Amino acid sequence: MSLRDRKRARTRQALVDAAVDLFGRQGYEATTIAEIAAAADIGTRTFFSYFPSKEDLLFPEADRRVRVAVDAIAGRSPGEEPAEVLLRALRQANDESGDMTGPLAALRIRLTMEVPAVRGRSLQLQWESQREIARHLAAAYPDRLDEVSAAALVGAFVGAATAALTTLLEDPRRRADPAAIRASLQQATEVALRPWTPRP
Amino acid sequence: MSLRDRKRARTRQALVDAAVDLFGRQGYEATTIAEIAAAADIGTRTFFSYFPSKEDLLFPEADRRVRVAVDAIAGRSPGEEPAEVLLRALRQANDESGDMTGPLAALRIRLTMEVPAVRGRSLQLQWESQREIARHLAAAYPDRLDEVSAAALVGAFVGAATAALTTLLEDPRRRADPAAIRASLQQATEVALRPWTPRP
DNA sequence: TGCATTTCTGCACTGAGTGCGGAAAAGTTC
DNA sequence: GAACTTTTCCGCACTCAGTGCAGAAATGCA
Repeated sequence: MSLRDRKRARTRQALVDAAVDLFGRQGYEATTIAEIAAAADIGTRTFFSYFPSKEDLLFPEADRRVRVAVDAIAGRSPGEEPAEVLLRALRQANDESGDMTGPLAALRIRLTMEVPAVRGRSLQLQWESQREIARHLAAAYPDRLDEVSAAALVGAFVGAATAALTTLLEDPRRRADPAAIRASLQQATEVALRPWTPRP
Repeated sequence: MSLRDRKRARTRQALVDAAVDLFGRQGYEATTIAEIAAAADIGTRTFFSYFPSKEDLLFPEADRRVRVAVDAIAGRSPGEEPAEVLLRALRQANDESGDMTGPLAALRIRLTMEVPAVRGRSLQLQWESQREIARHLAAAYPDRLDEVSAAALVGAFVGAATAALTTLLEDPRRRADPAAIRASLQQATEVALRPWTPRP
């Protein structure tokens, strides 16, 4: 990793840190990009070579989750069912791909609930992830899943999990501690999974 | 309906018409709100008392769909299962709540695919609808569905159907004629529904 | 050290969206 | 229809996100 790359990574992190701090103290909308850039000691114009928009500051590793999920699909075992693989992939993406617990994550959850622009960006990123995962899942089971079915399967899982989790996290008390978040996520996944599990 | 209301409705429609025309001819991003307002013969400032943003021009009846779905839930028959009611509600919302076929609908589909801002708004509106429907569904089955399960159920249906439909409509030929759109919608619903139907 | 390449950043600009206050229109009362 | 109230319109001035450009600065490389 060259000096350039290291410096760039440091600046990027400084921007995220500054944003978390400022958003937390004065609120999302009341914080301008100029302020964030100033706090990270770069020019306002330069900000946009690090993040395409203000919202993206809250999702600095959006692609890592997808990579983890895609890898999990690639590493499936021979007998595994599509729904099983998908579930494992989504679980792994949540566990492995970083902070569900840091201050950034907490802020992200709160702002996703409260600020329309953030929710919009969040939904859009989720949508893109979903599509990517569906493509890979379809490719992994060419004779069992066409593009449309794969999209529907992933859409159902992600849709159910997201809806359930959001409902759970509406309760501010639950948002307070990370253990509760993880438990909620677990519960949500199970609710989502129910129609696909063997029935009585 | 007073003169005021009629005039207001006419202006609103004129704005939508002007927007459809301009978006179609010069593209979404290349069209400014000032142009749309001018075409509808109102001041730029006044535009924002009709629509909160440029994106919302493409979703002028977003709330009607929700109303139809909620009414459908209210009109359930005694023995109906939650999933049945939900499916009927969503079907009805699509059939009854206006244009899946007009020029506005066609433009909306295209721009939802192509323009990030429009996709973001679309997802957000869908999300809100989903939540509202889930609330009513939970209220309709207080002893069978808690808030979280209702949210998960609705999320699964809507997520699956949306994903399937989007995948189908990625093909521009299908987007061309209304019959194909209806067929895609039908197919998407079936695919989404499959996990709930009896298995071999 | 000199040179090429990449990154930074100030400047000027566009366009979305808001607050305000006065003008215009519609509704109401007599 | 005049006088008056209420609602809507809309110009003005403003903030802020985001972009294009061009020169300055930093970095990589020989």
